[in-house]
Amino acid sequence: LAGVSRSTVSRVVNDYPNVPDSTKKHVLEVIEKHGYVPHASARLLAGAENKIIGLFMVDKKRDAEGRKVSTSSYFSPFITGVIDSANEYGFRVLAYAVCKQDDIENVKRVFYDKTISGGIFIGQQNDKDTSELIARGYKVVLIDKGFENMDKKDIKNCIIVNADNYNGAYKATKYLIDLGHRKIAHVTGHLNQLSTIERLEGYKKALSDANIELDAAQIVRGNFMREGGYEATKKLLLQSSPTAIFYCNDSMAIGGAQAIEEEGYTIPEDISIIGFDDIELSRYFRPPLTTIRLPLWDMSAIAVRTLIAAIKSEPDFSAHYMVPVELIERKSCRRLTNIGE
Amino acid sequence: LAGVSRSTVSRVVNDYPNVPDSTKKHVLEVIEKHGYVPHASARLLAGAENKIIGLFMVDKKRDAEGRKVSTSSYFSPFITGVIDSANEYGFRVLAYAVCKQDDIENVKRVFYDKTISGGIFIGQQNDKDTSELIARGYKVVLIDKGFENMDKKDIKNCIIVNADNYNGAYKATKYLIDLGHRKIAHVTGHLNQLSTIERLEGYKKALSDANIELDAAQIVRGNFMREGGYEATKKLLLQSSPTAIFYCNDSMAIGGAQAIEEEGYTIPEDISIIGFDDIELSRYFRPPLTTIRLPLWDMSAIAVRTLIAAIKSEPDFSAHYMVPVELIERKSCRRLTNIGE
DNA sequence: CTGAAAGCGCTTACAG
DNA sequence: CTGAAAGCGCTTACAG
Repeated sequence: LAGVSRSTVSRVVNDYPNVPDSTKKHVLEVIEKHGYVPHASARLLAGAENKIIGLFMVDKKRDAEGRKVSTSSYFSPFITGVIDSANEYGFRVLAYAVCKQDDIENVKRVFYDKTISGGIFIGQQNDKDTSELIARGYKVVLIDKGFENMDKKDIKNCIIVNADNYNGAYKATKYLIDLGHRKIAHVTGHLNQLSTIERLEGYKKALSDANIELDAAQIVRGNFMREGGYEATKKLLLQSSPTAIFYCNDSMAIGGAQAIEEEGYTIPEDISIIGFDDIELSRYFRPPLTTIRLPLWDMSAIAVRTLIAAIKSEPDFSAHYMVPVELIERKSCRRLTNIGE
Repeated sequence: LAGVSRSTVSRVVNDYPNVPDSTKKHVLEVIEKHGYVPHASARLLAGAENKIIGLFMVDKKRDAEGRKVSTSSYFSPFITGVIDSANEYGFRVLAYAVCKQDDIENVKRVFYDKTISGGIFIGQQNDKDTSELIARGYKVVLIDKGFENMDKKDIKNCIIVNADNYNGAYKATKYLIDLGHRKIAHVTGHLNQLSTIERLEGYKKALSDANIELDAAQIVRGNFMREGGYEATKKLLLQSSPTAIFYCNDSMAIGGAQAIEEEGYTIPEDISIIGFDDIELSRYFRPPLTTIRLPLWDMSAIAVRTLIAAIKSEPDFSAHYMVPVELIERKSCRRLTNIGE
């Protein structure tokens, strides 16, 4: 009541139409003068819309000291992307790194106590937890999440944003084939993750389209991590002699490169390698890593936009996006000439 | 009022002492059964303590498409560190990436409208903005922030966490000297940033301690970015012939490495290089970059702990931390033998 | 166009 | 130990 009225102030602050410009201006001046800022909690409690979304990076791994560290390189562009987009819509973002089961309880609480009005999950999350959230009607978007293990009902009630892993893997493998390679190995990610399966399928399809027979000895399990790529490559080199290796992600390609060099081969002269994701490191790796770029930034923008739309209009907000993917040609693959082969 | 009383519930939820175990247990059961979760805003409004802190990454740069991208590699470990620590104290973190002036207005609003009860700033922020926040009594921690330009009053009312840049630079330079180098160049960061100045001073001191005369031609200005390191190195190589270069950060060292190789030199045979920060890339760079590790994770833990302590006990919370720094020896420096020199 | 009133869902002294 | 009451600072129909 700093001059004029009271609920009028509310109308001004919320920019309602039925306020004449004169009073509006006056109120605004008084507000400015006194440095008045409405109390966020009070607004929320009284029914204003909650403009906070959650960003949950789930990563079960930790480094030796128990720090949540591996999270960084892959998630990083996604994080800033989400924050950036959300801010543009006037939304704030509450960030969480979830590692242990305890963390996920905190995540749920943030939904339940209405601190946030929706959330984005990236990483390998537990189905049961997100499923509970979805079942309760919370707005949830899942990044790089498969459907096969999901409840039908859940799929219909959440937003899913995926990269086009299948075509990316196809492109990568095709690229190697076009370069003249025939003995093309593949190191997979975690077999329980959608992207792993899709990338494996794309690889197989490219091979079969080129009439190259699939050789089980050329496929080795990895785990998305540097060490996994290293181990898998050591194993691979023992049981077969590929001229090219397609890794399910860049981290493993980089780990694999070390194994390749330790075995006395050079890249790309002896063995060509190609990754997936295009993490920052790949550009600066020696040799610079040819890879498939994951448009994490675009994915973050889509996730945020769709989530906010869902928050604003209650019913029926399910959606499924497939974001296209791009081959980034660098220096880790070479053309096979007949002389060499 | 789901069975027993009402304000008793509040007492149970908030774990007050004056509740007998029997009623407590009963209430808890009912809560569990009905899946009751207190509304966060209502609690806040009614006076509960606000357990949200802000994390503000300020970075004025953007990439070609206007994305806030450069933020990632340096901040990344700090971000997860802050989230992690905060969660451990039962705090939530609201993350912001601030680039444009508009963003900083949003940041201020988050303080004013009491969404958060304190905030951590990392990056090159505008003094005026943080100063305003500090003057109004908000709890603020500043990372890698100098005092010289700051208001005395501000310094006394905020928390500052710095790395020991001076000794780090001293160690780096000393290391080069011990390796037999005498012509040691230095590429600086932004001259208006504390870390730049301190690192420059450490460099100078190590030189003078070793009775090596300072050569102005050996010092070139950079800007903390890859391209800056590249440009600075080109310039440097034109005007002098160092056997070693100490870069004010890793990004510039990596940019500089490219320039060095383009000029026909190899690292470390012809020129040794050493960086500062130990970003993730440095380990995987070829040759692996010798550098000074910035304990960002420790710094984040200190920042969070101190901030939360400040939030819990109002008065007089100013503090200044200097976190020690460590030399990470890798393969980008070589010992100078008399033959070569 | 603009007040007065009720109410959002809690917490916190205050009595009992 | 535990109710009843007031109040946190807003917004939103409801009258005028």
